[in-house]
Amino acid sequence: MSEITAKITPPQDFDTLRAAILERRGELPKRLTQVAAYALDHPDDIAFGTAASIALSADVQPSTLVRFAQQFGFDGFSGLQLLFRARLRERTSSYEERLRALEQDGAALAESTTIFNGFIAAAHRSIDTIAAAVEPDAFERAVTLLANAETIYLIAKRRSYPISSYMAYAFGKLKVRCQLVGTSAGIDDDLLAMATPSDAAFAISFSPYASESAAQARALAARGIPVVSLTDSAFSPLAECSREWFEVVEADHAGFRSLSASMAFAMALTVSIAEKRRRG
Amino acid sequence: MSEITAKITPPQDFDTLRAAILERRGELPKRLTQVAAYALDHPDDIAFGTAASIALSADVQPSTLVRFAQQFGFDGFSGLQLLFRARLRERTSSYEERLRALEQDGAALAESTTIFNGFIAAAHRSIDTIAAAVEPDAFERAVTLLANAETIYLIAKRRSYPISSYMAYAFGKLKVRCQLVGTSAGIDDDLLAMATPSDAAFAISFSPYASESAAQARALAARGIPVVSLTDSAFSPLAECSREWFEVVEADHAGFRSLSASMAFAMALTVSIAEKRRRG
DNA sequence: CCACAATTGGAATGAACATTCCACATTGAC
DNA sequence: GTCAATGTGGAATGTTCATTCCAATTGTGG
Repeated sequence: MSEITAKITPPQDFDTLRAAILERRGELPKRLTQVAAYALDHPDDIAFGTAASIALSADVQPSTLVRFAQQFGFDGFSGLQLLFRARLRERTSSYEERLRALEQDGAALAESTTIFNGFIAAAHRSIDTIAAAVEPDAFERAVTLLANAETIYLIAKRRSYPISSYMAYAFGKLKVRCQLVGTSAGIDDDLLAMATPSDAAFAISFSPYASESAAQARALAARGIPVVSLTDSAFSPLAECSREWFEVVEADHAGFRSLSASMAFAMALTVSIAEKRRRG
Repeated sequence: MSEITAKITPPQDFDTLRAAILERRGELPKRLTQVAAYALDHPDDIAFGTAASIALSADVQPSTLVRFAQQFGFDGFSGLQLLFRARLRERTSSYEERLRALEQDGAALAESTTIFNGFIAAAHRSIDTIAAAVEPDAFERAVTLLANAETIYLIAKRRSYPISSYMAYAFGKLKVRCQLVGTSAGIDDDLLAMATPSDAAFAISFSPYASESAAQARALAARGIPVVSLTDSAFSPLAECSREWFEVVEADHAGFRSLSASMAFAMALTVSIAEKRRRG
């Protein structure tokens, strides 16, 4: 009767696994060492490949990969691969570790604390996402477009209204003429009727889209007034009638989204426009 | 005999595919449009998931995913999935490059890019700061206080108004009665005169403080109505008349502050209050 | 040199998977 | 209202895959 192989629990995150691999590197048999080296050198390949393709690249047998994973407590290769995939997903935000740490002892905390931490984490992720998603060239073009306008019309309803109202406040301070559309019902269309092609509009709309905003943006675009927009999906009706459009996907916590990333974007746009005017 | 379906060559990279999807989004049938929207909104899920799991998330059949891919010239779903995986590989590297560029000198970049990166960085810092500054116990007390109120009065002017307007929007969705103060001039004091000690108020004010907000908060506190406040300094006139108060110091870029951290805080507070009410 | 254990290669297996196919539903034309 | 065409759901299919198992090989202590 041989010894019982102790069923150790596998690492829960990539960094722990990485540490475990490094620690046991010396004591592993030849082929497993080979796998260890390959895994640490080509983590992306592990994440995407199949056992067969990885085995080929690492010059071992697929079964060796399974044995390797089992050495570290996983059921099989697939379990280990999950960590490599998670790493790739989360690489953009270094706050994931922290979030996980927060979630682990989440049971002991008050619910409000859990919600608070959730929104903090979501805000971080949102900002990382928008930082990666906004192309500098497109941003520069949008700034130029709006800086050249006589009056900037800010179109936003409902969930996006707070953003435009803050932009209106900041534009006021910066002495940039703008007109907030959507503030009091009724006069919006009259206001927009006064816009000319030497003006410009900035429209914001998130799903579920306010049809009014889309209609107003379309109407302006049809009259030759350039429209720049901020939205949360390429499918937004705003995207198709905009000269430039930006996508911001606010991470959500429990289905609710804050406007953290949108706010940062809005301020960057506002200040950039004012700065461009001041210089030019 | 029907027409021969033209064997078009599939897109070779993600951006081309994305453009193709956007271009044809209008002419696609219902379920395929659904897939298109899901694919562009959740590209990471497409990259990692299996046809079955993705189909579940997107609320379609696996076969629909295959048909979708075939619409764009791929043999099947797997071919399309490869592009999503490639994107993920490249994105992480390009994001890292961007961070590196951000850390280096911004001289070569357009000014708007520098400003944008500045606000992104400021938003990150702000959120870190507020995460550390808010005490869980105080937050829980504030939530309890406001959850027990019949009507929540939201007091905010100028720079803090966008936050309260978003809270009002969210409270409306969550069926929590609230009253936004400061929306139209004149009637504010009449509104506040109706508040009773079974109500509560949430006041927001940043330097330079709107004296009106402080006066209103003081008046409410004097009449026994509990006030919770969010401000940017312990010396804020709001702090002294509040049962609970929180400090959020938004990091600034070139003297301008976004509201990223405040927004995250506001949403956490709003959702926590609604959740507490729902539970009992 | 032998016995024994540890390690490895590779075929066998069964599960998971993408894909195909067909019946049914929906849409639009006449 | 009827019919054709297109779109859709879900079961059937054949493939790919991870995993297991066992024989072969290598290493090791006596």
